[in-house]
Amino acid sequence: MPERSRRPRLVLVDGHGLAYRAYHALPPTLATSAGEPTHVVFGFASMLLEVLNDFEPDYVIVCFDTGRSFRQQLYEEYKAHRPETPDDLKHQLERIRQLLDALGIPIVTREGYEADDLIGTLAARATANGLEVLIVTGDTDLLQLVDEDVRVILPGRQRFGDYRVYDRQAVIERYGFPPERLPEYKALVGDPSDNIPGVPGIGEKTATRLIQRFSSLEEMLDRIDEVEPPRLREALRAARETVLASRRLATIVRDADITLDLEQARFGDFDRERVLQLFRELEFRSLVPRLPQPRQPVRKTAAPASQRRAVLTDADLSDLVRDLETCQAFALDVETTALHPMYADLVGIALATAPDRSYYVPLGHTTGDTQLDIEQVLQRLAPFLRHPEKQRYAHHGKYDALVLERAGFPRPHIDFDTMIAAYLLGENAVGLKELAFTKLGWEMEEITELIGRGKKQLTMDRAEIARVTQYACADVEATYRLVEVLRPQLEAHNQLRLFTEIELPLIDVLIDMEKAGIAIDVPYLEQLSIMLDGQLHALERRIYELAGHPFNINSPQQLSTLLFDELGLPRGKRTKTGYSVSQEVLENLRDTHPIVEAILEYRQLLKLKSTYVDALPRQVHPQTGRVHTIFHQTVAATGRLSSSDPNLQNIPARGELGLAVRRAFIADNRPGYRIADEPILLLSVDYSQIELRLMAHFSQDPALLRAFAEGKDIHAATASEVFGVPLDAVTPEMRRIAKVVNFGIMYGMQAYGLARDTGMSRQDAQRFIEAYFQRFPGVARYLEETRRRAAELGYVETLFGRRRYLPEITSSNPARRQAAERMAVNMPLQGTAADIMKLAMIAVHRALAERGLRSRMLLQVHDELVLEVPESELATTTELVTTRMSRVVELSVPLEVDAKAGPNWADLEPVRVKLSH
DNA sequence: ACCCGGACGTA
DNA sequence: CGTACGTCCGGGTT
Repeated sequence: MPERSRRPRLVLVDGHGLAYRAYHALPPTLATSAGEPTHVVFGFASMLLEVLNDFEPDYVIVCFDTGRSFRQQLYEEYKAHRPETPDDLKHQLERIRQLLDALGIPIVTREGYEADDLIGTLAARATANGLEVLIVTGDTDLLQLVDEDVRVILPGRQRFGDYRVYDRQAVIERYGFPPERLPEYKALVGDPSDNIPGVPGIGEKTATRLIQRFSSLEEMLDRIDEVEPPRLREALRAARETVLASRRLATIVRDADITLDLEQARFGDFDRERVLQLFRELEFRSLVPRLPQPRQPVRKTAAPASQRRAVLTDADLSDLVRDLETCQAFALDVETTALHPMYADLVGIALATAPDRSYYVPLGHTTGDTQLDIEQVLQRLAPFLRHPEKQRYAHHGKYDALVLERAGFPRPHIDFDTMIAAYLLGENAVGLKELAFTKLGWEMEEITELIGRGKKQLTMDRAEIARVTQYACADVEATYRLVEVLRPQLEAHNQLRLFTEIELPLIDVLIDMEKAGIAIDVPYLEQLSIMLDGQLHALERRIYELAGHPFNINSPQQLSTLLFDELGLPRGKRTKTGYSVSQEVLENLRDTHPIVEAILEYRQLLKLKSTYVDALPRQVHPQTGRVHTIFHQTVAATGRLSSSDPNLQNIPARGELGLAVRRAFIADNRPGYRIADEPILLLSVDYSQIELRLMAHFSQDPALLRAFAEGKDIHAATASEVFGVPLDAVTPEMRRIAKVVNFGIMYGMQAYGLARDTGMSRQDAQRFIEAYFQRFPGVARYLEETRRRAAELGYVETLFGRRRYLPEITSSNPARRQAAERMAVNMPLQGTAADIMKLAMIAVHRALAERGLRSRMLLQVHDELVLEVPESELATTTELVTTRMSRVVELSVPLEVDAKAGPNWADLEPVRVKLSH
């Protein structure tokens, strides 16, 4: 659309104002992987880029404050109580200056003036020269500058990146009076942050009323007898001089001693590469597409001058094979039709035999070009996929390997996975495109540029081969290069063993588990669904009856209106959007109205039904007849696995109904599906108290070590210690409390939480925790030492060197610092348990294969392994799994495991095995 | 068609 | 105001 001719436009940015606002408005969670805080720079940059894009200014200037301004000379107390700029903000202000420099935007400061005054002056000069002015700030004081030619842009209240533009009308709507009267308003109300006193008894409402009533402050003071109510008159009279002085302080200067240099302020051809370099250092990949387009279009490219070929003929294929024969390492990647590897069809294979030499082998494109026969490709490529003298690189190789295997290829062995490497290094974003940007400086084509998005998104097989070749080749080239960058970083972090002895070998184990899937009893779940339907309908009718009318029980909003407005029940906690109707709140309202009980039951039932009973049957794979979860290796901050599509790590385990759902997971005895021609059982083996045992090991606390060495019931033993009674005098109630404490300690729980969970008073809870630490002084020391180390290093680590970075561990905000401390205390325990389980899985996998057993692992639920086992192998497999699990590492305490077996996941009986310790 | 908060399932 | 996850739903926005 052709741009209508318009007046030249100047954007003036209040540098400090915007940065301060970002500092306070944004959660200080954003940091680079190295721990450099960046949330202020990010907020500043995203707002600036947004404005540059939306308003396409011809000129841009940023103003900053200098030390003291004339206001301090006028009034000693001005901004007197403002604390020193915190260090993390100072550092980010420097980063902002670097950004502005790279963008070619001049910074204006002047001794004796605040940024406000410089902006006021520049705005006045600019409008006098016929320019249109936009002021970007985080400070509402600037709104007084709004007039016919000047608008002010403030960050949104909800999202910082959004903004609101104030013209004259918008100011009047917000305040009830025009912009030029804002200094009077501020003089009346006062401003604690500037230490401007204001008039006692005058708040926002009264000030607005007075300003509307009188045309100026002078008039107000002249006709002070008309001020209502009378008691205000006295206050106003007494504050007369202060108010007039305050107005002077609050009025922005428009004739400071500076000139407007428009030539210097012209915005346009900045050094894009410098900005990108800075964004890379700050890990701001999401801002890259929002950089204003320079005059000449940028070529989105990966490696400079690389050779990329589509493999379409026998001759092409022979060239590729020749290359594969001579190279020592190659990167591989597959293009497919879906994100779930069990549902993805192979569309093509990309291979890079060198960082600047890549091939794309199309196999399943529906578009016109010739494609080679898959059988032929398979024959020629197969020898390289597991070749012991070749190194195979991939980004998320688990996915590629499973897709290739399902397509008939030998499963490739992955020798380096860039996604896992980046995860171990603590990168915030482990996607290939993100890494290519932050580690290599490559701007890569997004998948949506190739196949579009939303409703009109193509599947990969419908995209043009030539374009997919460019896209896929860029990916493998990036992968190849990333290996060269990431490997030395893993070495520098001492994480090469963690990588090659735990994470990489685990890939094959997880592929086997994902591929195996687990059987569920679909007819049983369908029956259960019908039964729950009846119960839900009955509950629904009862709830509507008690409410007096139908409403949406699932809507927290509607429920809140009903409970608190219509039924008048006592309100509890607040949420951002209203009053909480959480389980916790409702539990407390149980006795006030019968509807509460019914709602709680309804919620639980619906959740179970929709998430499990109804959803699971839909996820049975049409070919295998089982459900296949995806195990994610690079998601959890502690090193645990996670599971999705469906999540099989949160199948209900408690309550009658929970167990009913769990009962649907069955040992697969269907003919044609069973793994052996005999009855099949599920075997579940889990670690007993592994995290508490690790606590004993790490802390070397004598009492805790002794309790585990003697094989005691740990919660009862804890109760006996802390309550000071013999073991056989511990009551169930004492044990229950000790159990809450044992878990709470590992999560950094405080008295408040203990009191809430046990029902004891805050004081009792406090005393109890103190007693605990007195009885287990090693634990107290260990927790303290962990926090100290975390603060010193900026990260914590597991027994095997897995790290978690905690940039907020030194935050000056106590709540945020304490949150980081709780993570610091928990991660080494949870993470080491995860490491141990992963090692055990690798050992079990290997042992089952070596012994030629048909038993196989199906699920991992953090401290539990679920296997399917032919009945005749039960004793052998149980013995094998339990010994591998308990002996995978040598700790100061024994690692005990429990084994149970049965026809389904709910009805399991202990399996007795002889364990030779 | 997407994103978010609130709620709730697991270890 | 104890840790770590994923999924459902409603309700807001594109």
